[in-house]
Amino acid sequence: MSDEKPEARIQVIDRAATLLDVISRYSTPVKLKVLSADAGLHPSTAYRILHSLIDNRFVERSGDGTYRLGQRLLQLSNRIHSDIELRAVAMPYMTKLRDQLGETINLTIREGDAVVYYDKATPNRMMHVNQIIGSRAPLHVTGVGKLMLGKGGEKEIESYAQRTNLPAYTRNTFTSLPTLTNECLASVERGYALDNEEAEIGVGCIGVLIYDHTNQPVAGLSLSAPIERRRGEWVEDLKLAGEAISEQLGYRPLQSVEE
Amino acid sequence: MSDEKPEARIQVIDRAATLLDVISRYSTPVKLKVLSADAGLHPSTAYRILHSLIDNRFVERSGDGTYRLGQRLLQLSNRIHSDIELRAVAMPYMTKLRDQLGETINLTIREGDAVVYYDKATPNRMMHVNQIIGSRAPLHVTGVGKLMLGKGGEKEIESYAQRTNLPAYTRNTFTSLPTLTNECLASVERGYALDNEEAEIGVGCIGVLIYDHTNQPVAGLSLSAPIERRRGEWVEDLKLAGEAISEQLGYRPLQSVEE
DNA sequence: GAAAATCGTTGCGTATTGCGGAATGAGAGT
DNA sequence: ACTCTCATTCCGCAATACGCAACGATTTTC
Repeated sequence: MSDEKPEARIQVIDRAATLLDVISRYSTPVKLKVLSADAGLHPSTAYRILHSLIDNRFVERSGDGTYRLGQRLLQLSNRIHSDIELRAVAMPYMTKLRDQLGETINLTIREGDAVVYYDKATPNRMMHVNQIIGSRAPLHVTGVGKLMLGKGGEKEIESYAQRTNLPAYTRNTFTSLPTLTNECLASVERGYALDNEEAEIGVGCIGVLIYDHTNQPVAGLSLSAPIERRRGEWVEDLKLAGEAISEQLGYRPLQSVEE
Repeated sequence: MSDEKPEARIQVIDRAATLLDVISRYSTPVKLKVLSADAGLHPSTAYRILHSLIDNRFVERSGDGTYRLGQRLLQLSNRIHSDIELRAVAMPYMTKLRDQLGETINLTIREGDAVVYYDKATPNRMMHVNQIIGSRAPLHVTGVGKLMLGKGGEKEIESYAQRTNLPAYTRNTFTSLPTLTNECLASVERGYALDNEEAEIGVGCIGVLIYDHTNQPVAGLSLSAPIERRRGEWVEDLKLAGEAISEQLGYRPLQSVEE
C-alpha cells in the first residue's frame, strides 16, 4: 500500500494490514520485535495493533510470545470460496437446463426467512420470467423456500408462521399454518415443490434443493415460467440437475451419519 | 467483539472487523447504506473505513456500488491452509521414518537464503540430533538447501554465492563456487543430497525435496544423525518418503508443462 | 420530463483516539 | 546474582478518525 493516493487513508488499517503481511511472510510464528522491525512500527504501537487483531481473531498469539495468522481469516475466506464454488458448479447445469427447456433457471440461497436470487440463466425469448439478482422473496411463496421450511420440520414451519404471519402475495399464497405445513412436508417427500402463482399471478415455478458435503441444503435451483407454459415433465430435469450439482458439491445421499 | 475487556482496544480495527463480518453475512454484495446500518456506523465513517479496506484489498467494490469480501483474505488464508496441509501430510511419514531408522527427521522450508526448521520427529534415544523449530541454516551447508540451490540452476547458485560469500561453518563446508555448483547439480541429478559435517562437525544429514501440485519444491525432508551412525542405505527410505509426501500434495512427476 | 427523495461522497472543525517515549516487569543469558 | 533484552503498561500530546453538514449523482415519484 502506497502513500501516493490523494484520498484520505486510515493509518491504523494500513498498519494492521502491514502486520498481517509481515506475519504471512514467515513460515513459523514470529516474535513482536521482528514484527515491529519489519513493519517499521514502534514496538508499543505494534503491540497494541496486534492485540486488537488478536481480539478480533485475525491473529493468534502462542504462550511463547509468537504471533501467527488467525482463524477469522479462514472463516471469511471460506465464505468467498463457498460462494465461488457454488456458482461455478451450478452455472453449467443451469445454462444447459435453460437451453433445453427454454425458461428462466434460478439459483437461490436462504437468508433467514427469505430466499435470495443469487444467479440466473435467462432464455433468449421476449417473454420470460426475470428475477433481479440480489432480490429476495419470502420462503412461503417460493418452491425452494417451501422445501427449505419443510426440511426444518413442523416446528420450524410454525415458528416461521408466527414470525411472519404468512402474508398473502396472491390469492394462491398459503396463509394458513396447517395447509402450509402439509404443502411443505409433502414437497420434501416428493423431492420438489411447485409455486402455483403463489408469489405472483401468472408465474409458476418448479424448485428443488441443492445439498453439499455436509448433507444439508445450501441452495435452491428453480425454473420460473409463465404459468401456462410450465410443464410437469420438467420436474425430472430439475431433480436430475439438482442431484448432479449436489454430488459435485460433495453430497452423498443415504450416507450413514459418521461426521 | 464486546467492550467488557479492560485493555485498550483500537476502535477502528473493531469497526473494520465488524464491517467485514456484516459483508460476510450477506450472500450477495451489499450497498453502503445497509452496511452502515448493520454495523451501527455513520455512513461517512463506514464509507471511509470501507475504502481503506478496499485500498488494502480486504474488500472489493463493484461499479453498482456494492461491496464484497476481497482477495487479500483468500491470500492470507491460503497461507494458513498450505502450512496446515504440509504438516498434516508430512508428519505421518516423518514419524514412520523416525521409528524405522531411529534418527531425527526434519521438515524444512526455504526462506530466502536459508532453510527454516519447520517441524521434526525426534527419536527416543539419549543421543540424537536436535534442531530447534524455527531456527535457520544457510542453504549451502544443508542437504536440502543444496538441492534447492541446484534446482535453481548455476546462475542462482552464483547469485547466492555472491550474496553470502559462502561462509565456512566447518572445514567441510563448500566455500568455493565451482565445487559448490558441482555438488548442488550432482545432488539434484541423483535426487538426494548429503551434508557431510558441513554445518556442524559430528553431524551428517541426508536430504530430499518435497514438491507440490505446482511441481515446484516447497519443502525439504531430511534425516540428521551423528556422522558415525549415518548409513547410505537410508537414502532410498528418504527418497520414497519424499515422493509419497509429494504425491499427496499433488505432485505429478514427468508431467508435460501445461499449467 | 420535472421535481423530490435518497444515497454516496467530500470538506471541515473538533475531540477523541492512537501514538511514541519512558518506565517497569519478566525472562533469558552470562 | 547481575546484566541485558524483550514485552508490557502508563501518560501526555497531537494527529488522526469522526460526525455533521453540504453537495453531487442517481433513483424514484408524480
